[in-house]
Amino acid sequence: MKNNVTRDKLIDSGAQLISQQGYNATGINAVLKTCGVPKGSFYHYFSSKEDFGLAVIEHFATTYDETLVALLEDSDTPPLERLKRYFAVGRDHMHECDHTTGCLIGNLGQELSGQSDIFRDALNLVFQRWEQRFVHCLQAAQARGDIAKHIAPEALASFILSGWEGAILRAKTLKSVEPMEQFEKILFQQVLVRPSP
Amino acid sequence: MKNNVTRDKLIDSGAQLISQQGYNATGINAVLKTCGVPKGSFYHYFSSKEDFGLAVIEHFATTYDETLVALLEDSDTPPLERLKRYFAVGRDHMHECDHTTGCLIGNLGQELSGQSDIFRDALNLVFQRWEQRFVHCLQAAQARGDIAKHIAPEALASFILSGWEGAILRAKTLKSVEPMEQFEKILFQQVLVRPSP
DNA sequence: CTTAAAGTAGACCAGTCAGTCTATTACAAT
DNA sequence: ATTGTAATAGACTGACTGGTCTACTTTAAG
Repeated sequence: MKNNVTRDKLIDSGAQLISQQGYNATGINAVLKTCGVPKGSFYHYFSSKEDFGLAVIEHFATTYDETLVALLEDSDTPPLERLKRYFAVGRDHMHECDHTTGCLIGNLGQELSGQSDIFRDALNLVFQRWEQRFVHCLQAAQARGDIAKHIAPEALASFILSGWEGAILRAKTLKSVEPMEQFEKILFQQVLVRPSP
Repeated sequence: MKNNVTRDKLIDSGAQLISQQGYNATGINAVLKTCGVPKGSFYHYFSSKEDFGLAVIEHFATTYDETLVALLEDSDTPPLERLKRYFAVGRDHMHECDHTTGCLIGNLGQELSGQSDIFRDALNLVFQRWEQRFVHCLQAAQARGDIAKHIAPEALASFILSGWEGAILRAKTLKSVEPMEQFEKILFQQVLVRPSP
């Protein structure tokens, strides 16, 4: 398995199609067609469609984690500012895809959590990793006194991730980033606030 | 079209299967099998699977709206208490379905928004109706002085719906209602608070 | 140069999909 | 009793599904 170029092409095309159409609506043949790879190669690299789906998730999670680190662990920027940038990047992405794609992990979480425990576990792990990134950022904000210390950062991280994923869903159905803006605004106005003396 | 019993059976079975497996993963034959209706009847009442899916959404939205009215427009109960009951009912439902089903509209919103504008519009309308119910409840809370007046109730409603839908998604992938509890806790602790004098 | 394995290639398979078709039954209006 | 229509019934269709199979090509090691 030296030459991974074909495998990577499959994963890239798969990620794109699955992001757009979902997992069940994306056929293997469609993936093969868009990247010009024959079926023999597909089943050389992946044992099944599920195996392929998991590889797509893993690849996306790994790639996206780099973005997340760059945004949320950037010690040159104040923690709350990092969060704002993270939200801004999310909104930009939503515009770029014309409000159709949203978040691959969120999409698959909805579609596959009830269908397969293997998928559910994989997606849940990704979410938990994201939450941990938020926790670090929020801890930094608490250490600086930018936000109150009486709320556990883990609880805040869960709150933020839930809210953001939900806002993405609403943005998709509404075809507008307004719910994302609304969420961010109230979050910074009411939740991520300096402690009152 | 006098006898709607067959049509209703189809919609009921469809709602159940689609809630569990999603729209694309639910075949018409599976729906027919679970309620013992022949295919001829299906295409007598519905012109296509999409038409059927829209009927399922409509039926769910109508039925659920009654629950929503009973919970959120109950003038015998303080507005914020109504909201808490609404959240409690949602959590109970999540337990009942073993964290698999979640919210039909949310599920279909993720799965179908990018696939079909007709579905997207239908689902968006349902979401907007729900938001309106929240708006009324929040306005009542503001009128009583239970929450601050400086945040537009429309913005708050959007915030709450996004957060709640996202929490349901996280609850599904985590197989635990913890994210839903977390969301509710911080919402009432930080957002739905009395105005500081 | 030989050989074994990795990878490419696509025809092919059984099963399933949404949707069509024809036949039959139930029931209302006349 | 007759006729028209609503509804039931399910066999059937072509397209497509995930997955298998065999044949071929490339690559690298001995």
